[in-house]
Amino acid sequence: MINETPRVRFAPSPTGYLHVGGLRTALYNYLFAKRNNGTFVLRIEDTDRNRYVEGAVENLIKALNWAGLNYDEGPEVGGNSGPYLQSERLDIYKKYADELIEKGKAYYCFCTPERLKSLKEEQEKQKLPQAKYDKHCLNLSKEEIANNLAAGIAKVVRLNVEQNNTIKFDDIIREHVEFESNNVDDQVLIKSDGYPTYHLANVVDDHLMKITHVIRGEEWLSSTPKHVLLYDAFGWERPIFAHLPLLLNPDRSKLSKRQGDVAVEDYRDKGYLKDALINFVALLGWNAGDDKEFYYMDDLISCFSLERVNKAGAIFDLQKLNWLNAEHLRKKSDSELLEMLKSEIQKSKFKNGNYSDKFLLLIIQSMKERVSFIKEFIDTCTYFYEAPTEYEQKAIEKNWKPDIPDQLIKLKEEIASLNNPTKEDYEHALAKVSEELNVGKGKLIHPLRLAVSGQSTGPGMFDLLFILGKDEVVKRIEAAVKSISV
RNA sequence: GGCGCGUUCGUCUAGUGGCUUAGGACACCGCCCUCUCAAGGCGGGGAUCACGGGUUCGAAUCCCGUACGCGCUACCA
Repeated sequence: MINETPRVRFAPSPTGYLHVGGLRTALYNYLFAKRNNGTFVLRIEDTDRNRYVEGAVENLIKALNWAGLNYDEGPEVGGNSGPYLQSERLDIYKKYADELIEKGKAYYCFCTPERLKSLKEEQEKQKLPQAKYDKHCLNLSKEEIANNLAAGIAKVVRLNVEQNNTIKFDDIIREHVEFESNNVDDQVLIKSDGYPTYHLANVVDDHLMKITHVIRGEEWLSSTPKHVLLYDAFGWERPIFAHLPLLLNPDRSKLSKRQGDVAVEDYRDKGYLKDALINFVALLGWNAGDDKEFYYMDDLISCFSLERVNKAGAIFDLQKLNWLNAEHLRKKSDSELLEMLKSEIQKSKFKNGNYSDKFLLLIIQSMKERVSFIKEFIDTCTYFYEAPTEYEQKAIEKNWKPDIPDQLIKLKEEIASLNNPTKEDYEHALAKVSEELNVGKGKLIHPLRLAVSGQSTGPGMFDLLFILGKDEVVKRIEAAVKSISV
């Protein structure tokens, strides 16, 4: 099996959105498949009818595609091992459950929820180490079973776990793991509604779909003995397991909605780049063994290996994500940024404004080093899109001296006299006025910036003037001189 | 409670018995650059490697125990 080209799968249950932990699991599966020329399968684990969510599968696929995790087989794209929705494979599970019953590895259970409940309560009262099903229905006679079946009494199928065994298996990340079979419950395999539980379905499907490596979250480690028992009962070869460490909240509990955003859609909507999210999540629990921190998907593919995945959970730290987002943003070409900015403008209050590509490109070039998110090309520098309506109070106090208005008027006149000024022309104009007035350039620049942008921070002064253009600069200086008073 | 997994700067991590006075990155602080803010460069603080025992000439690295955290303990996945 190891020599075959690997086939891996991401098997989420459709809860309505893609969890970032799920994104990381999917990513590691994808990277492993691509790295080894293998196949990445998407399988939807929708065997819980109570949890059915409208449109969930579509959302999941959309999020996966957005992140660039394109699967080779699965819903919508098809493949030779379908169907890829477990709800469409019910007859298959039934067949294999029957095979298990025949072999004595599983059995019908007719116990009512009430009996199960009181059994559990009784066991808890006796302070038994663990609450387990008591195999009551394993002792039913053939006649009793036949009668119950014929009478249509509600039933489930349970795994018949042999006692006093040690269940052993290997895991790429955890190495060797052992469980005592006495601690393993006779898990329900087929529910009373005829749907399989995860345990049966995932084993049957992984085998039928020829999955070679099961790469999933650590929350599955405890139920792996059940899966191992099933492989053995069927006489099937076990896949290679790799249980990934969990993603954590800042308080080290399992990453959850309560403590922030968990859906990849949330991050997408907040303006995170898919490259940054992928880069970040890849590094949560894995590294190549060197100091490299900036990766594109292709780089990840070429150096990923399961052997280098960590054992311990990792806190999802927004600060580092933000930094990576800025890094990835700066690596984008101006034309890519232009397209992103244009669609961002459509979502902003400036959507009705008429801005040329040339103008927006100038904004991008001047602001690129100063932003972490696309939307900051708008809201950290609204002065590019509209004249300032108010002026930063602190900056007024610091730089707006009594003789400033007169000086700025002089500068304004100088600028007004320029013909089609370049950035350098503005610079010369300011130098000239500062000399005539005998004041330092800095004494002029700061109030000028305030007058023209309303702020004390931003791109280089002369870039700013050039981008705004002569007429706008003149207008803004006049407006500022009128409205700013100390 | 039981079972399982884990534990290196605040966070992500390097480290697989001597190269380590434990390295890098994010964040933080300072300096340089400079018209501001960034970016960039340089530097700084920050980890008794969870704790306690062993093994060894030598341990973050191997073994045992303890503590703590997390996961599982469903006719959920």
